[in-house]
Amino acid sequence: MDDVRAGRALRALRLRREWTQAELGVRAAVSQSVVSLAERGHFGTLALRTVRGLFAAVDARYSGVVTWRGGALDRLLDARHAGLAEAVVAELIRLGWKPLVEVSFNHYGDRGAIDVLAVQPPSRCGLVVEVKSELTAIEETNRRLDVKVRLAPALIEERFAMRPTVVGRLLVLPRSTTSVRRVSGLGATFSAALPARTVEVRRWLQNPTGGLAGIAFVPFTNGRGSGRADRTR
DNA sequence: TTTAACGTGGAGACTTTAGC
DNA sequence: GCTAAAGTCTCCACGTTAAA
Repeated sequence: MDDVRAGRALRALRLRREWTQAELGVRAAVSQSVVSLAERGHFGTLALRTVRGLFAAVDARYSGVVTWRGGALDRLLDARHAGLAEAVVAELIRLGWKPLVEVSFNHYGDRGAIDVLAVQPPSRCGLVVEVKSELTAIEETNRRLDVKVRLAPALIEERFAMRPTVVGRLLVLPRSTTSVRRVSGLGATFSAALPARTVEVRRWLQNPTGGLAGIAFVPFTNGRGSGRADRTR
């Protein structure tokens, strides 16, 4: 959706409530002029938090769309995701696990794909791995992981002809200061849902006894060196 | 060499006000 | 009720310095 169309949507939502621009401004804690700018699609002159605040005031949600060189952005993001998944798969194989990548499912409306689904036959343990090149929607990530873990036993039985005694859940993030800081800054709820960290996760993968719920930070490599962020300015 | 703390200038985000 | 222009003020980037 372009800015002008988004502005028209904001106006329509405001008029639906029979509010003036000034009234919407009060509710969004901005002046009437800002409302006018937004409704005319001048989002470039407004702070993102202001735009979101305006849409929130009419009980709507604004999310921008990033495009770059056609589909190149998707390929760029996929490359990061694929690099992390590849590192996870290599480590699982090394530790005696049998991994499958991109295992799709469709179960009574719950549709999606598990990034990495793995089993370790000797221990009869299963593992659901969610790979995130960037941690954004925390609640949504947690919710999706819950769904996948719930469906995992049936999928493992179907794909590996084995009923697992336990299924671990693992969130994999790139090893970067941003990721580590983001996780450490998360609320207690999220930390309680995925308490184990890299060392504990590795220990469990080597000797899976009991359940696992944790986060592992994996170095990101794209096959072109260390993968360190470009610091030029 | 890296990191943190601090000061400063400028850009831009927002408000006020006048006018349509 | 709304737009546009002018003014105000906040905040961030950047440079410098000191400490580890």
